[in-house]
Amino acid sequence: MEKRRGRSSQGVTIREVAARAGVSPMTVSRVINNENNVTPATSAAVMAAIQELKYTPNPAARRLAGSETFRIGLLYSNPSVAFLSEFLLGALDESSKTGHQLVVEKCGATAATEKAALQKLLQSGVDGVVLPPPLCEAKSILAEIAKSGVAAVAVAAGQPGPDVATVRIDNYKAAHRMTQHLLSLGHRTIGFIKGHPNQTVSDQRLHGFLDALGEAGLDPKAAPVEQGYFNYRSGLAAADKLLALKDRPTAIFAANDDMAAAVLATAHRLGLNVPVDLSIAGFDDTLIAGTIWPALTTVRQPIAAMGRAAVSMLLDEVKRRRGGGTGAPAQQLLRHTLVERESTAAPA
Amino acid sequence: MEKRRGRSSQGVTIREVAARAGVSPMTVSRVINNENNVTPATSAAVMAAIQELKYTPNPAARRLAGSETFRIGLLYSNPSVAFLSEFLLGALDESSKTGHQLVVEKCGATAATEKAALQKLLQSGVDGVVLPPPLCEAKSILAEIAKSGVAAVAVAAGQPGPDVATVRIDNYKAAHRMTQHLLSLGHRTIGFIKGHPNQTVSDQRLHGFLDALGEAGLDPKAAPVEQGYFNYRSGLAAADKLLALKDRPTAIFAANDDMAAAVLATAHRLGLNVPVDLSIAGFDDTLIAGTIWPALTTVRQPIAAMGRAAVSMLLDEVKRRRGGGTGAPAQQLLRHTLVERESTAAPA
DNA sequence: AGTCCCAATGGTACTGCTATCACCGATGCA
DNA sequence: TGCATCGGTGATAGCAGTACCATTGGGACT
Repeated sequence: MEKRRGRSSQGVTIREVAARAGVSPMTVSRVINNENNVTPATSAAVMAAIQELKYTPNPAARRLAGSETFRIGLLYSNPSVAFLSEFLLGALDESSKTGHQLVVEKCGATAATEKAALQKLLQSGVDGVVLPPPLCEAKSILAEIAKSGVAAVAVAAGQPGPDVATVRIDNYKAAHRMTQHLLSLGHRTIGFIKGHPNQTVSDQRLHGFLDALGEAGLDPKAAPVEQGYFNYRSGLAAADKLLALKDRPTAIFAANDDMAAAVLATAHRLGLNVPVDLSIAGFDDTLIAGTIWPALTTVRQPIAAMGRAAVSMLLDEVKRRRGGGTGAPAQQLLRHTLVERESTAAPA
Repeated sequence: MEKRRGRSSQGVTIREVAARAGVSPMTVSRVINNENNVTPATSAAVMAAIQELKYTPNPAARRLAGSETFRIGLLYSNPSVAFLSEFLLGALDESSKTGHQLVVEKCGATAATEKAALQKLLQSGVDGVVLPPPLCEAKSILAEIAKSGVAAVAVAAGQPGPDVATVRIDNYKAAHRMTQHLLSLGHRTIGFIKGHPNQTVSDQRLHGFLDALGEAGLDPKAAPVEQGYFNYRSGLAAADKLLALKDRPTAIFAANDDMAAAVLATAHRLGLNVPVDLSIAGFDDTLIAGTIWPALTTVRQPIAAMGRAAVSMLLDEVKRRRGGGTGAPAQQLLRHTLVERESTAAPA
């Protein structure tokens, strides 16, 4: 039975973590605050101890002891809820672990409400803002942030602005890889559904697809490509067109999962057997990909890790600016994975 | 020039007030906290000093020194990610607001890993545990918790155990209401897909449905009801059966959204126009409900509010137990809403 | 008058974390 | 080879309150 000292009994303290990791509390503090003079090995040991003990710093003690507690904002509109939720999980985890406050704010889809929500965040005194898609591409938001001078991290943006840090995967490579996968199964006529034209990732995914075709000796210009808008309904329309072609594709690669799910629905409506008559691939590995049947082959972004990374980078960036740092904010590329499920197979 | 020691310190401290009033800091503390054993004269002197120095107690220091901070665990397995994230948002918000620590732990789906994860939480010294679905129905988990003696809150459970507090919506009423909605549109043959038999909400939703039929003068026994298991695939099978009936239903009410989405897919495959030829209703308002097309009419639970409520109730419960309180833990019913989208309409 | 008790107050230790400085071994440089 | 420097780490001393116990003095009681 564990014995707790005199007063209020409660959670794990920095001292316990220190003891477990075999270092001094000071070193643990350094690790938590991402300070730079700590050996990677020591840092790893401390991290492990933190994990095992589920340590979370006590914010009251931190503030009392004099360290600043940053307040970081997370502004989201209506991206895929699945993306958001996982992202949030990572972001919350990181911010609670480092003991900073995360303020989450939702905004509508119009430029005016976006601006209003951002203002609200800024006025509440945030030191930095995390921008998941599609906000990270909104020019007006970025401009407003630049003007206000707070730090920002754009998440999963295709082409980052110069003033903001970014976390993302290599969309081009991921699309390239998925296309290679379809080609290697034996598909030669592969349809593609593009993403929303105002998001830069759309282009990157398209080019990854086209280039992979070209490298395989096929004519990219001959590939059936339809415009989509990242939502289910646009996927239905695009699928209708692609599947009505005289030279019907044996595989369709949609630039996100929602559209891929729509392709699946359309295929079923037309009496096509997936994956025998038609292979379908998506992108993002959102919740829907695993829910529907057959489950979608897709590309997974390490979303939770991106959330963690976004928060951590933002904190660095805030400190960098406080310290009068010069140069450009950091960029970070995370690894994606190809998730093979039941919606793809060799053509009949 | 006043000399401040070492660090940044700012603002008036309790010691300065004490010196000015000619008493000890402890006495000032007593005055601030309205404790009873202080002479009116002393109290007045202290008050005056506080006024003059414009003293405000430092909340961080108060929290650190004073109130015990509880540690509460949140154990989740693999519910809908969307549910979880929104729930988490509420829970975190509440716990950070009240200054308590929230430890989140994920566990696998098998009874063994559930138990292991719970043990880990308990050993890390949590004072209470929040159990979102489906864990709140796991007998082994509940038994383990009862044995350990920590407080618990079951979230969105159908039929709570006697020892745990609960936050939920009235599933019976919600299903009843949705059925009334379908009836009011003019449907007379309404199919129902039941939820997983080991979750108590399944029964409640079924009975809400059946009773609403009865009250409308229809024969509940004649209603086409199929077994489902809360997943997409079971929805496909159930929909196949329901739509193959000679007296085909003009509406189908599925006990959750995933199954409703499967009904939609099946309807499309059979060439039925939704909602003209068939109305479809779901339950939960998960991500998929708004993604697919036509979007599902469904029932929304106030998930974030449930997260907040769960944490707050758990804290109350912990305090109640500490205080040797008797009687049963609290129960709380939150309000649900019927979300009307495009998947329901009057029959053709 | 002596004892007891309790209200009023003070002293000390402690909350969990970090600023600051001291320390130590390893390198850089003359 | 000797000395300055520097990166990594630890010891100590607070931060601003409160819990807990000790102390005191004046009434109530015997």
